[in-house]
Amino acid sequence: MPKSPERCAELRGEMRARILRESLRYFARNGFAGTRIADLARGIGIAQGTIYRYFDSKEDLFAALRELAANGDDVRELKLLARLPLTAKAKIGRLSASILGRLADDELFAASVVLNTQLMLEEEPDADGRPAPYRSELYAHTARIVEQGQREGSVVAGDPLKLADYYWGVAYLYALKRLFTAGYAMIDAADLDRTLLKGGR
Amino acid sequence: MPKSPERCAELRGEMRARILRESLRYFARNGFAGTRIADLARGIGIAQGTIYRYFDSKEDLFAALRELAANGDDVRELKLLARLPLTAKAKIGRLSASILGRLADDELFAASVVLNTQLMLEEEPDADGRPAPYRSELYAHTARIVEQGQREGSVVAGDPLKLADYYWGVAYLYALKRLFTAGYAMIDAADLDRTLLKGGR
Amino acid sequence: MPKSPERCAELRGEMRARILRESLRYFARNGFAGTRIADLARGIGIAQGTIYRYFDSKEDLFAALRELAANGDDVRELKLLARLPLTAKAKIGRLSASILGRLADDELFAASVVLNTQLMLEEEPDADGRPAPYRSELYAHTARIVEQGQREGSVVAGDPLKLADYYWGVAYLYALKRLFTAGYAMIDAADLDRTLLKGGR
Amino acid sequence: MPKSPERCAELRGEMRARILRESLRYFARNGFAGTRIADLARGIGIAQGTIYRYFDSKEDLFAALRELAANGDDVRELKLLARLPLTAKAKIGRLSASILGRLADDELFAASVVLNTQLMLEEEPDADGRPAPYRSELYAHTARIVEQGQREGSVVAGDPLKLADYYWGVAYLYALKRLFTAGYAMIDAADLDRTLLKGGR
DNA sequence: AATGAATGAGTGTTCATTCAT
DNA sequence: TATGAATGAACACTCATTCAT
Repeated sequence: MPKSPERCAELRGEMRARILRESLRYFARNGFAGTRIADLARGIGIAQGTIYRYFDSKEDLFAALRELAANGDDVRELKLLARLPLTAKAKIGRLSASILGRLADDELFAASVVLNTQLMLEEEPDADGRPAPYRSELYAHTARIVEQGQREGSVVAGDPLKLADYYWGVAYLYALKRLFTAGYAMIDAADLDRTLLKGGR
Repeated sequence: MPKSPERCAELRGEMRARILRESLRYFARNGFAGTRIADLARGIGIAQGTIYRYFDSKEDLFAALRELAANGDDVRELKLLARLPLTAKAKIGRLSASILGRLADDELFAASVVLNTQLMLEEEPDADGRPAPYRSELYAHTARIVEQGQREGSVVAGDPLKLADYYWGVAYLYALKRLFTAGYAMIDAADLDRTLLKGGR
Repeated sequence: MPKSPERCAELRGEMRARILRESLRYFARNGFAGTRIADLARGIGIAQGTIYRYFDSKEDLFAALRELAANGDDVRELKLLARLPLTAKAKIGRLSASILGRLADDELFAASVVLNTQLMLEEEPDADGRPAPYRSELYAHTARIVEQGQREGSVVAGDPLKLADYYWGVAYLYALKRLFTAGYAMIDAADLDRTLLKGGR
Repeated sequence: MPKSPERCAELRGEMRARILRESLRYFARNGFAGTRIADLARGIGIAQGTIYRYFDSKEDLFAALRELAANGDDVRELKLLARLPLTAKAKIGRLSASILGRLADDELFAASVVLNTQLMLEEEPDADGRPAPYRSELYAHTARIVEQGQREGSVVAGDPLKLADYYWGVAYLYALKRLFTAGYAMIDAADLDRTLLKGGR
């Protein structure tokens, strides 16, 4: 009884998205090994078998999550920000505010940051010895802002990639807190800025 | 003929310590669920059954690790530092250098920081709503240094406990990097200081 | 589409009963320690995991068996018999015939008698020093028949509970034989009667 | 430092006997599978390894126990009794009193009866279909007394071996009670006699 | 010869995955 | 298509046996 092929595919997409969305929470909190399919299914409110109609295996589901977490939108947005005609200090301020705002509002964003960072941690360094995180585009764009700031004198000295990594590390830290702890004192944008900026005054 | 009771107890203690020491790495890297007893045993170089002569269960071993990670020595050391007749800035500088130095030299210290932080993340907030980390003595002593610094004008404004949590959060971050990634750019003490210090010039 | 909730619950009950039924044999023959889950599963013709969908553990399964073995039906039946307007001798004759008949026909009855008796043997005597078996209702009803017989002069003198225990002990004995030995000479009802009755003539 | 070869062998024999003696209790109570070497060693008050200096394996120890339980002395004694110039009724009375007396006094005798009976239960019937118990010499001698009693008119009719089996079955029953239950009402010799004797009067 | 810590094969239990409905 | 019971490989844990002391 096909309710129109399109509608069908649409429903399929919705369920898939729902599974991904809900799974992200679990995997980010408990890790791959600590997440049980049974818990996932109960949490989503579907049967275990249903998950296997959308994903071949737990690993496959996790791989899909990996892609979801490596959010292209975020990268594009950051790319735009990096190119805006603003001082590095202003760019960093905007970015910090945006990150902390989204962490507060959007649990999925937090989960995505957590998962993405953990994946980078676990990746092997590539052939030329550079550790994996530094390959990330997100880091590259951030590093460009850092370089701009160093030229402008607002950002501390040091390897731009190292500083970008530090900056996003702190973002990961508060994404973790968001996922795990109920009442916690979130840092404010100025705290996050301080990873990069020379102390004002 | 038993090997003399003292020698025997001593050997027992050594094996227990060895199991704990080696396990810390695994549990910190892979989490509780992700750590298999078989891997542990292979990693330590003993039979699976041997682990069960020293610990009742995987959970029991993990609980012992928890105690080990909640290292009293570190707290005592920090307590002493907090009472030294130094400026807060100097205390923070010493602490940062000590932390980063130990992270670089001592994988076990890194594992201990990681485990300890994760345990705090997972703890439920206590009855009065304060999240668990803030109960930690380590945080309390750090917060006292922060307060001193705020009075002295060297440390940024803000809830001292929040700032202490931020500071140790960054320590956790680099403990993670130490455990997981082979080639990574460690931040230097000045970067860690910046979580707390006004970046005066 | 679930198979209809009722049918589902029914199937669940059937499988549970089947596991219990088949397990009884194994535990009665081999004891708790001597019964392997793997053997049980093979014997029942299901996977090991399936057993754990119905019982939390081997101990839990055994506990369920304990309840099954403490068969309320037998007690009720005996209660009725005890109240019938018959001589004690007639009652004992009927009971013996019934027991021996069921032992011959129904392996499950034999297993149930065996398990039940062994459980009573292992129970600690209660606070007032009376051994556990004597608390059993089955024994109490049998003792009442014994008392009647003693009044009527057909049953030997002695503590009625001790004699009831003796009677059921012999039943246990032949339940054991039924379970363990292929060709064995079953006693006949007259032999069983003789545990209680004064020799005829 | 040999303390004389004989003394040495003697000590060896004593320890072996002690292990056997103490083990009998455990195996009779808990069965083969239910008896742990660790428990045995603790119960005897020696190290686990020591058991393996006297027996090759748990199975080997159990086999030695089997021989011990198949006590030749008991058989010889019964053989003598069977040949005594007494009525069958008197012989049975003596035997019953002897059995019940030893059960009360000697836990090892009880354990031996239990083990011996259980071994017979588990043995496969031999080629000609006769169940194993009937091969036992103990049964054969008892059956001879039964036959004598049947000729004399004091013993009930029926297959003498079946009746002998019944008689020893009841002995097993009270050996079990002796091993397992603290306070229990032991049957008296007259009760045991009644398995065989026509009710006097 | 006796010890008891170490071993690893074997057993109980979990959980990702399959499949009949 | 969705379900959840059934499956069995993988994992935690036990215990008979070995072996250095």
